[in-house]
Amino acid sequence: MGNIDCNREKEHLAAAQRAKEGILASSDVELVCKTFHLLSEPGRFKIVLALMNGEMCVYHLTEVCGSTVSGVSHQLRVLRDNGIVRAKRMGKNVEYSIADNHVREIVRMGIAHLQCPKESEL
Amino acid sequence: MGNIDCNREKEHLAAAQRAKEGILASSDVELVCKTFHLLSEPGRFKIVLALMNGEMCVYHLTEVCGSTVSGVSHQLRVLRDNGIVRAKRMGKNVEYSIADNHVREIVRMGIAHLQCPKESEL
DNA sequence: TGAACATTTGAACGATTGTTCAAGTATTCA
DNA sequence: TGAATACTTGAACAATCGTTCAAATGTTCA
Repeated sequence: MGNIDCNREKEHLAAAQRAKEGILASSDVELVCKTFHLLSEPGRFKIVLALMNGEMCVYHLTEVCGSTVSGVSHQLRVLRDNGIVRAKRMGKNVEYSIADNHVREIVRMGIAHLQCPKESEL
Repeated sequence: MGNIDCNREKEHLAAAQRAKEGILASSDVELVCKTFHLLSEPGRFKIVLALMNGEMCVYHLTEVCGSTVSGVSHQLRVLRDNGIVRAKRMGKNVEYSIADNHVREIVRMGIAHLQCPKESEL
């Protein structure tokens, strides 16, 4: 139980209790983290960002991201395997697009919280 | 210019143009990605999640996260250094809390988009 | 002051990850 | 069919990252 030596021990225990009860299942934590992780790499984020404007093929994504075709393709595979992005072959090209609105909103969110750095301090 | 052999070359180029114009500055991408990265590690995410319910000391965070004191402390340092979390000493304990509402909203966001897995497909 | 508690820190280790290069597959068109 | 284009894949390397252990710091109280 770890004898917490603090004059607010009751509050401590209550906080710990609340925290443990309200916590997400580990599998859910894993899921949220995976999404954040996929968007946390600048190369991948730029790809997703570019696709916010509409579908695009690999070659143009390399221009936007300043990366190699191979590099972008590897990253696209990770994004595809994890349901962030969707592929559709059009002749010789493969057109990529954002898979669903969850992704769109999370990206918008991340950007939105960039604009006003200090205004929402608690 | 990479001779894209596609009967929709005009559209391709237009898409690439839009993408490049609308893109964030690299430094902004870096910032968003850093935040996502900080929240993408299950251990750190659980800490932040626990703190959503109110401030808490290190020892109780270890209980919530199922990690060691040292491990949690290392993670708290990363979170603190990056403005995700705030520390306040109370006697022998150090009480941690979430630094600002940006963090709170991004966490809420991540969780919200977990609940309804398929409903927002485009 | 010294013992007990609470937290931090540094170094070291193994695991994960992004990038690159070379080779492979898929599609179109002459 | 064969050449050119567009993309994918696998292996290998360096860099980053989370975890652990041991030692150090800060705080309270007898």
